[in-house]
Amino acid sequence: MNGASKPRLRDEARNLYRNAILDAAEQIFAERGFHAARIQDIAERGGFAVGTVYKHFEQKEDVLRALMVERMDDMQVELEEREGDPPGFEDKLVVKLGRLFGYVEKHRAFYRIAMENGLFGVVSTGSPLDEKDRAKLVRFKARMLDLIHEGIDEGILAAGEPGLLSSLLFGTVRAFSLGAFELGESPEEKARLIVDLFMNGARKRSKAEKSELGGRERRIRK
Amino acid sequence: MNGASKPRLRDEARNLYRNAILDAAEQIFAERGFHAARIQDIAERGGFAVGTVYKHFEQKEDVLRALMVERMDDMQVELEEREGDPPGFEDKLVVKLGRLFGYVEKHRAFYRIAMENGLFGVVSTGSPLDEKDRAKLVRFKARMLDLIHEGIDEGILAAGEPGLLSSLLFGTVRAFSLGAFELGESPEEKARLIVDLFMNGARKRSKAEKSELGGRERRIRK
Amino acid sequence: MNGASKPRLRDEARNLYRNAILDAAEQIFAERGFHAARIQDIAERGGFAVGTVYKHFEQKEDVLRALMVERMDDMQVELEEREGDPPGFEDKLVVKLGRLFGYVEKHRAFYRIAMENGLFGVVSTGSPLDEKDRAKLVRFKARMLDLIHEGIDEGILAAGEPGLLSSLLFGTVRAFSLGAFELGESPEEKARLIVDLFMNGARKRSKAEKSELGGRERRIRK
Amino acid sequence: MNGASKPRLRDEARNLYRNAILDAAEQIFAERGFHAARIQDIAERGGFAVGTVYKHFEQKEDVLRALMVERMDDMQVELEEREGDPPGFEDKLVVKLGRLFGYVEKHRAFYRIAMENGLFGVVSTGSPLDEKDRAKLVRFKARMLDLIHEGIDEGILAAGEPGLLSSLLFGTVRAFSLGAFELGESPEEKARLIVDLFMNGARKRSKAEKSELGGRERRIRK
DNA sequence: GATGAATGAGGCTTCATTCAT
DNA sequence: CATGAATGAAGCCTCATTCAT
Repeated sequence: MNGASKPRLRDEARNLYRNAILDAAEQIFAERGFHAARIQDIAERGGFAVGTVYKHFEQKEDVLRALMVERMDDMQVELEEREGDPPGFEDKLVVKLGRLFGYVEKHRAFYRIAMENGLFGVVSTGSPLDEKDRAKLVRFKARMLDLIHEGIDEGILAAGEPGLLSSLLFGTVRAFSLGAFELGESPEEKARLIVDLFMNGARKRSKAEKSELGGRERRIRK
Repeated sequence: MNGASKPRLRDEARNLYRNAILDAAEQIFAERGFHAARIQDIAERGGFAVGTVYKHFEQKEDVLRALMVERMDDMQVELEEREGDPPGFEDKLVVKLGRLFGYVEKHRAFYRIAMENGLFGVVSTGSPLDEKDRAKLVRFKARMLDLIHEGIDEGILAAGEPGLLSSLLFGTVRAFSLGAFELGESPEEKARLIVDLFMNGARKRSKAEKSELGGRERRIRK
Repeated sequence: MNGASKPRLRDEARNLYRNAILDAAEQIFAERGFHAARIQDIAERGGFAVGTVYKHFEQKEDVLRALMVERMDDMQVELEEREGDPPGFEDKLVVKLGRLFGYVEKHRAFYRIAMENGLFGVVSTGSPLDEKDRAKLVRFKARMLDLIHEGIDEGILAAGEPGLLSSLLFGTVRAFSLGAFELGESPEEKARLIVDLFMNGARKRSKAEKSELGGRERRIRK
Repeated sequence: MNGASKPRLRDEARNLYRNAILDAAEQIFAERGFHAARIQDIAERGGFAVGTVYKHFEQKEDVLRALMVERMDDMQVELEEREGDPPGFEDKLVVKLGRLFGYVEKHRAFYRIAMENGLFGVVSTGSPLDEKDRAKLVRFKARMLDLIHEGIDEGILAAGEPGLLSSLLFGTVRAFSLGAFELGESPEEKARLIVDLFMNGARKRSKAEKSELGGRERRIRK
């Protein structure tokens, strides 16, 4: 007595709602924070009924979970090698981080919430995410460590402390990803500044040194 | 407690409770997050009654407010010049950051919550803290900018982008202050590693360069 | 199912679903009680869709209503005179009650729910059945009163209190119909024990009396 | 920092509310049934706040549980031997059942609900009572079996089937306790009729037999 | 000033019912 | 007619806040 009908169409319709829910939730979570966000707010924003949310997610927490997992997946894609990326470690890093900043900028508000719930590895215990969710999220951290190792393998980065370097880059990305430190620049410029700083440090250089830095990058010395 | 006692004594008693409340609140906020923390949890943890909290603070939010202001004040003190601090910008920075990490470590759990509420300038809109509160908190950021300017004035740091440098240092401190990136080292060692990286960057150096770096620190040039 | 088929066939198809719904509803109502039973549970159990229920019944309550009316009708049939029933009031009563117990046993779980909703005349005010429904159900009670009158007319039962006797028999049937008092015997044996007790009471008898009781039944005396 | 003050007074106040809750709940449960009864209805009826219910009971179900346990305890007391009770098994039984009917009559409405949830051992699976609760309730059944054994020991009741007799008495009490079978008589008269029927059965007796029954009771034989 | 039970607005979640496919 | 996702009213329960002791 079970009839299977037009699964393709049905599934599409389901995803339509699922996505609408995630979109609305992203906005509301970003505006009010997870706890202060009411399911009803999300429903109103998205133009669907409260019950619909519960047809797609068991509980409020699951909406956040799904949202973070999806955004993380999208975000990691920005770090992947892409056709047209420049060669050389440093230039490549600039391009990748630029993409990352660009993506984050589109979802900036949400990332604030995400961060509070472990997106970048720092989690308050009150977070609705369980260990398994967090594990997924930490993959991003691993991906960044990969980047560092590429730099080391190419002989560009110091080999001693990959973990430290990864953390530093990570923390910098984090700091600049969010509204805390507005540089006003485009994602690409922002990326260049950060990579430069990351590579060469904040120490003042003599004119001689500077003049030796060709093109886009400064070199510590000949 | 029902006899007539000197005002001094009374005040001490008041502070006894006030501090007990803040201590318990710090724990509970850190464990569950602000929204999920119930006044009753705090009361139970601290061994006092729910009503007592409301004798000292008008509302739940005020407890968080007070907590953050007090901790921030204490934290800034760690960045102040102190007798016995070494001369030279770089060594001094190491010492100051070491103190800072040490302090944060003692209140690590709480700082997770604090961060979610603007301690370091990044705030989710859902935060219970209003603009005025945040303004107070941002003073810490200003203090760090002062540090950068000291470095510039001493001719140690590049003068071009004080804001950028401050942000970078700030973001790094932030990243390493919290559990995200465990280096395992003591606060002092942690501080040294970070300062080194901050000053010199992650770029690999030739043996010649390295040999030129004396003692604990690498110098870019003689 | 989308071709043009004879009305007869259609009706059969309709009844197929209608019966499937009632069967599934009986199980779920019995397992969870009327209020706690969800339409979706019933649909899942029966392997049909939620909407299908609403094509056959206007509301949830109507499912219960239909179920009770149908079961009641079936049940009353068991009390009807049937070919092959023994003569004599007492033996006939045993046979009829035996059939009744047998029927109830097959639907035991459901009768728990039915009872809560007035099957045997006792109704909680919260019942979803209205007076009209209950009136129908009470017919069963009337049928039992008929049985008593048969006994009185045959001069076997005391004439004084037909209502009392009916109620007593009724209550006993009720008590033994449900799981409360497991006798372990077959429906027939159960019926015999109860009829015996109903007819003769619980009082201890002397040996002389007992010896006077012929065959299966005790007689009070000549 | 914990102060223990006037526990006696506090406890009394607590019980005041606890009892008010149970009283109001009894009414509302009886009027609407457990599932249809809303906590808010109970609160309004009793003149207290919704939250107060939850200060005394963890969940709605616990209110029903507590109610049933308390009523059961009270009810069993009515079956206990009491000063002034007549000697002889039969007379004593009449008195005890009379008391029982009287008590039940005062709480008649509630007992309907209670019955639906296992008060007399018959439970729908949807009942909010767990096994442990039900176990408590079954004690009443055991108490009634005691009564039967007393009768057997005194040589008044037939020894063969104590369980059957107990069940029969039990079922009869149950049937007559509730609104199903209105006899209109006072509890005492009701009790006498039932005991008579229980002892002697429904069989018609000859005039000779009847005349032999002295006083209030019929005797089977001289 | 400390206490903790009472308060009740508010949120999450359920589930009977509808309706487009 | 069957289907099952969408709907949204309604109820249980939480928890910040009050207040009598």
